[in-house]
Amino acid sequence: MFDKIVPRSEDYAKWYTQVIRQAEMADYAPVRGCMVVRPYGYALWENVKEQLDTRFKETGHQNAAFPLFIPMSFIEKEAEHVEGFKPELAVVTHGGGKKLEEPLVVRPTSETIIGYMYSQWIQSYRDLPVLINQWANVVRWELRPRLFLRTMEFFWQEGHTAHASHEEAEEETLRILDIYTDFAINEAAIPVIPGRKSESEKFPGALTSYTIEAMMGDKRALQAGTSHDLGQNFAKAFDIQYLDAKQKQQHCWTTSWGVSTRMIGAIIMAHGDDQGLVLPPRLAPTQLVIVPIVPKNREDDKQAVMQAVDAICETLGSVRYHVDDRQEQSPGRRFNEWELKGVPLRIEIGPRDLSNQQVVLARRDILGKEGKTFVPIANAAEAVTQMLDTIQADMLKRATEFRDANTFEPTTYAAFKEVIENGFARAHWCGDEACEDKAREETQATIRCIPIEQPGGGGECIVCGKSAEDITIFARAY
RNA sequence: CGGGGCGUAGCGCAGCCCGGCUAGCGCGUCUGCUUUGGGAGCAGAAGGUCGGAGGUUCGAAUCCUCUCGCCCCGACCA
Repeated sequence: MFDKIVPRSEDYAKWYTQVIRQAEMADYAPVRGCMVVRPYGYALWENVKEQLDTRFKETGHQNAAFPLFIPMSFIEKEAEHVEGFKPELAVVTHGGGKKLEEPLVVRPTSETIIGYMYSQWIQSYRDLPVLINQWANVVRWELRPRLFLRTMEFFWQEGHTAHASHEEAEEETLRILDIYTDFAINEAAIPVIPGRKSESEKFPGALTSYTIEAMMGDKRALQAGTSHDLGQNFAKAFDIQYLDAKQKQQHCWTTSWGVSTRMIGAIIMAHGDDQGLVLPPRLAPTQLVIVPIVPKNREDDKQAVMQAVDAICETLGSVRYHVDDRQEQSPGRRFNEWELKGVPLRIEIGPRDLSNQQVVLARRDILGKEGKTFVPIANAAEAVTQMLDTIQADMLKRATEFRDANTFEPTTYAAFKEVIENGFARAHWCGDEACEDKAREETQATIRCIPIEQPGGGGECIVCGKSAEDITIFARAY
């Protein structure tokens, strides 16, 4: 199971798949395009869930569950929505041995069925806002699947809210974008860029889509979360109306937003190295692994080491730790396995340490001697807690420096074409879809987002040279 | 759907071009002994409808026809 993995520089796609499978995050399912999330991968997902769920609840959202099956006619009610999703629908035509009168779609996303329910639940401005989220699986018939990044079935949360005014809906959309940004940066240690999608990249049926965009280890971009201002498009398609205080019927303004198991892919690719995963301490299923080194033929040494391990464990409090005392595996083997699995911190403890009243603390993010420090046994717990914080901060710093070092600001189209091979390009864009298309055709780069944070002052469109208001992030994306 | 590659032991592969004895190798697994501060050593053992169907042949993993599946690159996408 634990073989050498191919270096990232040699074959990034292969590295990615090998890391996932060898670290036991996920496995291929017998059905093409589907994956099995294994316990280690799911534990990471559970931590992602918990962090996001807490933030949703703090901002007034509630969880609920809507059906997996959606009547085909629902999907067809919003024009852009059908067009966007029709090609990737899984459709149930038979049930109980009989052909169905109306085919059922396996949800690719739930705006339609939730919109339908909202139309029944919402009557008055007093019913608003409705703030609901669901944790669910969805299905999209993807042509080219990739573990975590694009599988036919994936897990996510999808929030769906309804509001009395556009201002409120916009506020909500941006509030969620803030939550996603905060989560990515402070929990996942991924320095994302929050921004707005171009018309061609926005969600089918949305007025405006917002995204957080991250840079992966191969300098490609990954959309790690989206938040959509749906305007009144779905409210009109599903007749979500309320009576306002002035006795007038109004359509609601709705939003939807989601983060999926793709986030796991982002964490893997943003931080991983040639030794395997590197997980951010705040999300890592196991934050600390303790590897006792005990000579077999010296029973008293062994007991002393294990006693010291027990004593340390008792002081660790809320640290998520694991003691790997498998004696049939050599210490080197155990070190390598936990490094592959990305456990942020390791304690090595053997007879040699005991006689010095110390343990070895080894950081996952800095391999080898460089990342090792000796700490007195008495201070072990404190040192662990501090070191986990340090690692978390350093990982964010490293990822930010990497992104910045690979983000360019070309001033000519020729320069743009060159730098886009090696990272992100920050450049002005006039807003014309023709320029967007041209850039995509000639460089494979797409507009990832128009960052919320703008330097202002405007400039010239990198493609056509006309005057342009906004700085835009171009990149090749997953 | 277009282009490329691959299906042989749990995993990774060789053998195929040029048909031939009992289908090999590495890793892993199991047993025993020795080992333990960076992927342990020795000895032994188990493990196969060669993706499937049909055909050619005295004889097929190998040649022919059909078929199923997967992976990678593109178009589409969280």
